[in-house]
Amino acid sequence: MRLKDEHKLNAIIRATLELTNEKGLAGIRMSDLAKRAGIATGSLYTYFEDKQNLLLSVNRSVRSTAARYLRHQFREEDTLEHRLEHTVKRYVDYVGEHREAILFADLLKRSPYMTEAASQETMDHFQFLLDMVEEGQQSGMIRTGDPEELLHVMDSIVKAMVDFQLFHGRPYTKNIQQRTWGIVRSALIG
Amino acid sequence: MRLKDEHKLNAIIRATLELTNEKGLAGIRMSDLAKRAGIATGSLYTYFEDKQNLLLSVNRSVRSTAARYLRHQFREEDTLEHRLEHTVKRYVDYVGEHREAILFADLLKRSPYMTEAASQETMDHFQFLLDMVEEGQQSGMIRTGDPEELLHVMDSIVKAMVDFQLFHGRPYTKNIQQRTWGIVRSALIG
Amino acid sequence: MRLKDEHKLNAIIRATLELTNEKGLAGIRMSDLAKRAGIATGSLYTYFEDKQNLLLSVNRSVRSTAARYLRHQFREEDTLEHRLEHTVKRYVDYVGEHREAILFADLLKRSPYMTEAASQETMDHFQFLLDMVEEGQQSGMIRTGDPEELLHVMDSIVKAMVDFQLFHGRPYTKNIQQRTWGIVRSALIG
Amino acid sequence: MRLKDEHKLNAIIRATLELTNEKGLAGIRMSDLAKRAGIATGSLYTYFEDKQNLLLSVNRSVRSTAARYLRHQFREEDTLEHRLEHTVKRYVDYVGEHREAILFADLLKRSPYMTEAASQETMDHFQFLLDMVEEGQQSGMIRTGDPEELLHVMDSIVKAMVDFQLFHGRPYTKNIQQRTWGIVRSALIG
DNA sequence: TATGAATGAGTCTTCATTCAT
DNA sequence: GATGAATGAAGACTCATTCAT
Repeated sequence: MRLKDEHKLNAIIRATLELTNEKGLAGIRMSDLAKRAGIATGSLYTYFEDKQNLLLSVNRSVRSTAARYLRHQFREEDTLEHRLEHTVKRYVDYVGEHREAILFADLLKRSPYMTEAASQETMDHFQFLLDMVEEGQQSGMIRTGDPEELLHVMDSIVKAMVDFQLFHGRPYTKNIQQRTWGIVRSALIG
Repeated sequence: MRLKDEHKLNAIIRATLELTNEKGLAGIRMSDLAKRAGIATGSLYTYFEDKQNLLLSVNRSVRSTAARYLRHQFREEDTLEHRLEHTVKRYVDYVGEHREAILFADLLKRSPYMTEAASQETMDHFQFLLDMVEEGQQSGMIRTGDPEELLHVMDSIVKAMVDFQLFHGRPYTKNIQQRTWGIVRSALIG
Repeated sequence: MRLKDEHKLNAIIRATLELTNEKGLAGIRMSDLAKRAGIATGSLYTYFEDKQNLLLSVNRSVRSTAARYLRHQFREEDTLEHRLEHTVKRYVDYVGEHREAILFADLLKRSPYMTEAASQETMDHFQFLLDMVEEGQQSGMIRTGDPEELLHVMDSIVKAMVDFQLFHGRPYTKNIQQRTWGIVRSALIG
Repeated sequence: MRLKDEHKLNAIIRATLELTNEKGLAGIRMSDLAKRAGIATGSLYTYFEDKQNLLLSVNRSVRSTAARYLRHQFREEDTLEHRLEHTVKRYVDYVGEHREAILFADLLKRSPYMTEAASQETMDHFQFLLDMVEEGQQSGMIRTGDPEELLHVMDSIVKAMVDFQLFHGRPYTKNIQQRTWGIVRSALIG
């Protein structure tokens, strides 16, 4: 793919996220998507096979961007709690600054567009988080239970916190990081 | 003359919840809804003005049923923690046994069908929960912060726990109540 | 038919004329008609076989009422011009006071509801007018040409005059009679 | 890319006039319209926003075509009567040759599709006729009265004459022009 | 006989996808 | 490859007519 195309691809992704935010997932029309991305409707089909394929691709892009954002090279001496705290806060940050992407991914997950394969693929991106939780459980720091379940809870707390903030029109600010970590920490560690 | 039928109304509500679960909110067709409810398509319009009105009505029904389920007359000597625990467990129970209703409400909340008015109306049903949280904050038991925010977090934890359970095909069992209360308790009390 | 039914029949006719005036012929719903007439929708079908039958019946009623209004026993010595003038003025009067009925009949005539038979039946009501025109032509007073054609022209002039008046919101007043007769007289006599 | 086509637009207009003639205004189905015009149903909506918009556009087209047909550059020395006669005869001609268009416009005028704005727009096309009538009144040639009213009468006489002819299955022939002008002349001049 | 809820065929309109240019 | 007009299969909604009460 040439650079020019890369540009358009990004324009399509951005348009998808924006429109989902404005009108919900069901409200997205291919024609609107194209207009917003600055291309012709028909051109969408040179990039994606169909609408489902487009949405799943956007989803993949969003997920991998998020995973890349969360990964971090820690130093040898960083404690697990330190690493967890850093990761959670970073996640809060990501959700706050990319709420459009998060909303999109959440809506897509529950929609008829989602497939089993795509769902599994998503999990793979976040394997390192699972590893972290398991490590915590082995050392006795994190409460027992299915690590995936705890991750799920963690995820939902972060989203609930940021959502609440933004839903009420308050801008995203860094101090939510601290509050959220406080709650997540208690929830995980008990 | 045939009388408008409470029975049929319930059939419509049930059909809506079932179909939403199977195909998502966007996948609901009025014709399918009617078929599932055992009536003619046109008949839906003797009960509801249009599709939006139908969905919001189902939502209202679901919410008020849930609120009724959660309310409980406590005895004078019940401590706040006892009352909280009882309420949370009951909520877990409700979510577990009515996950179709819960999924429907969650999807509708994010959909273009939702209106500001209907959204506000929903909150009113759960005022008593807010009161409980505030009481806990005044006595120093519950961590500080916007009570609505904490409620939101509580809600999302419960749903995350049950969702996870059911998503993995495991049946809903009472022991999730205990685990969930453990996490919620930690999250709220810190 | 009993008196009570006669009442309802009139109510239906009145409702039909009113609604046609308000919403046009195509905008008439059987349910609205019934509501306006103060009866149940289903009851319409005990009076008329179907919608077309109802509309044609109303038309028949309107036409015969008009014909009855126009007929007049003239004295032996009344000249043809006197009789013509009297009839035209009376027609102006009728159109002015029953514009709803006139509009209804005009719309129905052009609609898919009209049948050949009903159309012919209408003409019969006004045979006496044709006779009058023919008499005038034989005496050389009225210009030559197909009598039916002249009647048609006369009819359209009267309606045009009254329509214009009412369309512009001016109330119907008797002086339109004089103006209209002036024009019709010139048109017929040349 | 295919370009929006003047040709197709004309096909749609023609189809609309034809179908209105065959089935009345209320009997027009978008699907039939498309079939008759030789395009797909959905394509109608690339040319017109909705059914009302389509009908009003056809009306606009019909009206302006008629107005264009009636306008004529007269010579300095042409008397008013000559100009009137020429215009009326031309109008007879137009009505005779475009009775479908005339019927359509008449039906639309009385239908729920008509709007106040579209109605006013129509009048503007025929301002030059009003001017002619007023000029005749000032010179004492045409009888007194609201010019618009006289125009209305003139219009209705012409339509009545042609309608009668065609309704009885007789072909349109030029000699109707003479007969109609005779009547209109008498009616206007008195 | 009166009622008005129920029916379902019929209509307008939308929109993912195709395709001529 | 890009364009956006064209397509036609849905889907929401209407309303004349039927029918259980």
